[in-house]
Amino acid sequence: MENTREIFQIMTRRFGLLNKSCCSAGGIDISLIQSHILYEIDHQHKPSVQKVAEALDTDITTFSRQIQSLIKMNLVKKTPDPDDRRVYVLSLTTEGAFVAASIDQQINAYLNEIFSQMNEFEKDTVIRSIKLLNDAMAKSSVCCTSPMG
Amino acid sequence: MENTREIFQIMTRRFGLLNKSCCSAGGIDISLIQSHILYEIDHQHKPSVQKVAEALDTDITTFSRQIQSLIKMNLVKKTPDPDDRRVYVLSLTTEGAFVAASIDQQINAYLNEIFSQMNEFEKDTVIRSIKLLNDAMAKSSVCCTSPMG
DNA sequence: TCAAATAATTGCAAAATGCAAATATTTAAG
DNA sequence: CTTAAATATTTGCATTTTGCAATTATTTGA
Repeated sequence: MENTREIFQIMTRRFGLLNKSCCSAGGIDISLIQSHILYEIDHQHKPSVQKVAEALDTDITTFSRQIQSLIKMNLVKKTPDPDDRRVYVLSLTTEGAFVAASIDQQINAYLNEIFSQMNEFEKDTVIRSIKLLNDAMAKSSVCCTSPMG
Repeated sequence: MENTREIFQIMTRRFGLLNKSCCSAGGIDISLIQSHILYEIDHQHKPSVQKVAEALDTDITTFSRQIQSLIKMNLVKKTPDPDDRRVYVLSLTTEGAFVAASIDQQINAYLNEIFSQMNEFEKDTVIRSIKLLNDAMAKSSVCCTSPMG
């Protein structure tokens, strides 16, 4: 258990680099944070501004401005919620969905390349392990439980 | 393979949150980036300013200033390299080493809590899987190979 | 011996951050 | 009902962070 953190540190940093480098799609440059926002909007069901900000653990005022940029870039749409007019619902524009899909594709291509170095059994084991880990983290009381399914 | 990215995204974001929340030690508040810098200095052998900046994929000028803050906080020391006087070698002060160890401990405590939900076999499998993953990523040509062992 | 290369720092202007306050709307209590 | 408290989002503003271009100091190689 001594160097457990170390292997996690290496892993998460590599994925961080991956995300960092994977932020250009169709001539549009996207910051790392913007990429995360697009991903999150894409994966939540009609999320409010607050929901996405929480999921990404970002200050709501900062997030509000980040959304403004994405709207200016025509990647995100903000629609008033008819049930509660304080709330704005976020969604991707056609262009935003395209960019998100493109980034997704780039990252999956990288993951596929990584997994191509393993046999089927190893690959299954690794994927099952990560799911196990995610479940365990979701149950943990110490940290980081609240957002994300 | 469809949702492979998704499980990685969840995992890395959870660890990101963990790091974010684990950045206070002995009354000293540390930013996420500062925590990564301390970790990296601690794990490299007499690294130069440039080496650490590269490992963390940070712009060298930004990094130079981050080091300046850490020196002001008395967590990092900068020593001229006798072999090449353009170079400065970074190391942790006693206090910096203490802070780094404390953060390490907090993160390991969290990891232990997570693993306590698994049996020995699962735990071994998960750890072996992550090592496998790290090796595969290190070999990959697509992305993110250069820094880090 | 001197021009090119390298390591690190600084100037500066642009971008990101987050607290406090403002706005708009909803909820709940009397 | 009416109105005060609560909630969702946005803006004002001051601070911090960022990164390109230029600078300094040193080393390397022709």
